[in-house]
Amino acid sequence: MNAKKLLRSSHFYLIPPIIPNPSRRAHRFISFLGPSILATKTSVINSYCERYMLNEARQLFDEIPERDVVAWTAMITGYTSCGRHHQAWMLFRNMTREESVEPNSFTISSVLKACKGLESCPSGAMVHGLAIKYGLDGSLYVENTLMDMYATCSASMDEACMVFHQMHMTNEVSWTTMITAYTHRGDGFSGLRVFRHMLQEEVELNPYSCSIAIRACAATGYYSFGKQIRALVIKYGLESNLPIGNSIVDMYCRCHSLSEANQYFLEMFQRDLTTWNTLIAGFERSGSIGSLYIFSQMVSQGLSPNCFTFTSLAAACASMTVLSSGQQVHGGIIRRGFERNLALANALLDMYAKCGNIADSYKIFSEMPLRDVVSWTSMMIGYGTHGYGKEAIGLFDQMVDSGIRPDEVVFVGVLSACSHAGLVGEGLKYFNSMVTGYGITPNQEIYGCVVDLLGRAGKVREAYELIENMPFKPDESVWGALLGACKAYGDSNLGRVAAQNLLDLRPSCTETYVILSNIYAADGKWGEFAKTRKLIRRMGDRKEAGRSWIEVRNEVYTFVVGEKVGPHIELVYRALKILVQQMKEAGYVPDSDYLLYDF
DNA sequence: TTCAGCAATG
Repeated sequence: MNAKKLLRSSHFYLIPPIIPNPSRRAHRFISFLGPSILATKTSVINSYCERYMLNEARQLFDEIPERDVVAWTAMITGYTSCGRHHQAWMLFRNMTREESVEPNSFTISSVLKACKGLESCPSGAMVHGLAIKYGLDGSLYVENTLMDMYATCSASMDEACMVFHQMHMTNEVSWTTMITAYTHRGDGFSGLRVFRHMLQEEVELNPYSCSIAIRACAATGYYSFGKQIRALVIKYGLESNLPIGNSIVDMYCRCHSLSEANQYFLEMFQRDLTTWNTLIAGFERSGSIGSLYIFSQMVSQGLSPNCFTFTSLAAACASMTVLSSGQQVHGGIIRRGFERNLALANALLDMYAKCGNIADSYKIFSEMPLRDVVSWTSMMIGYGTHGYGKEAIGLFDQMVDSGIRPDEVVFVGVLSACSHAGLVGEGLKYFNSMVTGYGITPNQEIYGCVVDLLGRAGKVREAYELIENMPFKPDESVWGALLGACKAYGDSNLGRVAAQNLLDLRPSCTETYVILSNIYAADGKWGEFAKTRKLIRRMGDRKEAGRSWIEVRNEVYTFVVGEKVGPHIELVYRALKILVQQMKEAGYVPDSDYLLYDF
């Protein structure tokens, strides 16, 4: 039945909410109706909002002479459910401040969702205050949305926990909200603690809490608990629930069990696009080329890729440095009009940078309508690895100017860019600004970068002093950076200290012994060199051979030192000979210090 | 109230 027929129907006043397709004529008709049918108009507002026709809904709302709290709430809820949080908030303020309409529990929970969307804790706290004032804070519905708002907007979980502990009655939604909040904040262990508590309290198990608990297992790597939850899922007959199944696939992938993930995937009763995307992303994270095969299977089954699929594909092309495949992925994205998706654009610009095409990487970056911290970091690291240290630093400053707060990863990016470009002073300036300007405590990785920065510039002693003054025990990354610097500058005394510390942390690492023996050899300490070599021989372990690869005409060729098999290998060696000859003619003197002693 | 994607030095 269309709107016209519906409006002509004598039953119209009895069945107002079902309007399949409200038209402008219908709107004009409704506007003629008097204030006596306020409830009808409110229902029509709801119908408009359900169909994302917010302008029509608002026009009708504005035309109502005496609006009650239900009409206000319908409009606020409409805005919130369509993601127009700011408009929902403004309308709520209008309602309470100017029109002095008293909110009910529906209004409060709806506007709390808007506060959550705006990530505005002060607004949420104000609504909390109003809820107390009007005695609505005892409603389970209000309490659950309050908890969700605080958990999303506040820096800590304190407020959400306080609401939760003060509740006289909780339901499965309250518990699930708490588990979700912890898990989404990256504290999966606390999420699982709440889930365990929920089981002890014998709260009814539902698909929501199960899937988020499995997600928490995936995030923490708590594989055994994940398997226990899977058993519970079977016991309660929830196996056919798709989000649960998808979470299980994700958990197997993140717990490094791709074969189990694949097996479970094949056994699933039903799969959706998320299932496929989960498996593709899982294989991609593990660096498996399988991600591309799974994608082709997905397409052959008639499924259409979305932004999530393409993001994983772009990341796969980046880690495998296959530019032509990456370009095909880019083409697919343009054809489907997904270019404006932020995470996808970030993945693409990273792909181009990793595949050596920094110009296209910057093109994507410059054309992005919106950038987040990941966009800036990816571009910065791209510039840094291509030798554009100054440009990388420039991006850092621009990023800060644009109002984005740097995180640890940004500092790793800017420090490594400084390190490669020999910008020691600049790098130290950024390092010092971390605590003073941004309140970020440097972690092991950051210290490793600064040690590398100093070490590459020949300031090996300063690097060691920095390590000695670190506020925590240095880990492998820090000592590894120092050992690298000692190798580059032939400092055998500090090299021994670095190697010893590294070996204390990982005693069976042959590579450390190899580097140390080379440092001794370069420093002419042949006695120490012989001793270290003997140790390596006794360990009987060989260093893993480095492998290079190149993509030529859609084929990837790999090479290992000394390899004599494979297609066109004679041609490769002939070309290499010519190149070496040309390098010598150009005046290149090879650094053969380590050539004799390497394995 | 649940499930899928993007950045890290040595």
